[in-house]
Parts: sequence; C-alpha cells; structure tokens
Amino acid sequence: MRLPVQRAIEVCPVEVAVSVLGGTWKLTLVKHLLGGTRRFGELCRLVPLANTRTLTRQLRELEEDGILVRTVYPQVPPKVEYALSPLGESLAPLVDGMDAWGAAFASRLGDGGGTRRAGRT
Amino acid sequence: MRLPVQRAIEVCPVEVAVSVLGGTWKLTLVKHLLGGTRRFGELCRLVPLANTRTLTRQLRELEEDGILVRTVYPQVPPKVEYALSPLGESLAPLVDGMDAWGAAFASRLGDGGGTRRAGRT
DNA sequence: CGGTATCCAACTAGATACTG
DNA sequence: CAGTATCTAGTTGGATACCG
Repeated sequence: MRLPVQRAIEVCPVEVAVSVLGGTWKLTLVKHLLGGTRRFGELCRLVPLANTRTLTRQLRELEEDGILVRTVYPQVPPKVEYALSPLGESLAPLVDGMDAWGAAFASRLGDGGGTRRAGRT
Repeated sequence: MRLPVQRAIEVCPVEVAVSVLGGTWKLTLVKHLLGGTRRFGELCRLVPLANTRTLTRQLRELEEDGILVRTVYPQVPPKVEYALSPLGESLAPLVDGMDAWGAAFASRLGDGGGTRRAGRT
C-alpha cells in the first residue's frame, strides 16, 4: 500500500482513496474526528491499541494529505488539537458507509447466524 | 494492516472494512468485478501493474473473506472465473464513493488549481 | 491458461525509553 | 502533554522461473 498517489490515479481512483486512507488506524481516527476536534491524548485513549509513535505517524500522514489540520498551542503544558479539514469532512459518508459495512461483515462472522465463513451455500 | 478482523471489530468497524479491502489492488479488483464476471487473464490485463502472484494472492484473500467466488472449469486450457458474491456486490456503493472521492482528491493535486500539496511554502 | 514456488526488498506498525 | 528516537518484527507486494 501507500503506493504513490500519482501512480495510483493512473490505475484507478479507488486506489488513491486506499493509499490515503489505508493506514491501520487512519479511518478510525477520521471517524473520531468526525465527532469534533480532539487532542492528541484523547485520540490515544480512543485508539488504545496504537501507541503514540504509530498514532503520531498516522496523524501526520493524514495532515500531509490534507485530511486534517493540526493546531499547536504554544503553551505549557503543550496542547495540540486535531480537526478535520473540509476535505476530511467530505469523506464522512464514506466512513459512515464503511463503518456500516464493516459492522455487517463482522456480524456475519461472529453472529453464528448462518454462514460462518466462505459459505458456498 | 491486515490486523485480525476479530480484533478490528473490537476497536472500530471501519477497521474491519480496511483490513478486508485494504490490499493494494483489492478495491480495483472489486471495482472491475462489479462490471461482471472476469477471467484471471482479464484481471491481469485490467491491473497491469500487479503481477500474477500478487493478483492471485489478493484474489484468494478476497475469496477467503467471501467477497468473491472463484469458479474453476476443469478443462484444457484452464479457465477460471471470478465473480462477486452478494457480499461483494454489497460494497458497490462504497467502491463507487471511494472512486469518486479518490478522483476528486487526485484532481486536487494534479489540477494545479491551488493547493499543490501540504503547501508549507 | 492460470497459476505456484522461491526468494527478496520495502515498508509499516509496534515496543520501549526518553525529552521539551 | 505531546511527541521523538531507536530498533525490531512481521507483513506485503514484487521479480522471476517453472508447472499442470
């Protein structure tokens, strides 16, 4: 993943989206940011499985790609806020859709309702 | 990426979607399959940047996750068809949305309209 | 035609520890 | 609080060659 965007568009726009949003916690981060501005610490708490380094990196990449805006308040103690840019907010419906799809997919597995796996039913 | 789905759902459903669809050419593959059943060779031609090994793997993973169905015709020369499962087709709107978003994102960069990158000039 | 086998290079995420 | 530094492990994607 993370193939150069310029290259991705030549093949398929969906790949652009994947390369921008494909990071392991990126969409989760965006989803939380959809709920409003968050501080670094809050995001850490919201995504407990990722450590600070990983989170920082994802956040920075998202910033690089113009998905979010990082605001540093030069004070002590430090305060940094992350907020979605208009571009970032523009993928609200996508995040919403993926969230729903992901939930549905997950329930297919764990629900025990019927198909447990690649049911050839 | 590709963090265990079971683990992903505990954090956020979007991560499930990412782990299932996050492979480098997966969404492109799905998108093409949305247009109808395809043979392996066709897919190779449609996604020229990926080699057979990569394509095979992606296809298999998609199959594992129940996104597509692989049909082998026991004949000579071999013939294998890939088609989306209902689950796979269910993400048509998502693929569509990502495609549109990706295209928009790409045009932001290449258009020369304004922001070229994270313009920290 | 439709893969598979082997090997490899790159990248990515994570652990841990430390800092302004 | 909000990172950064360093290092490592693991995974993914790719090249090439060969097989049924």
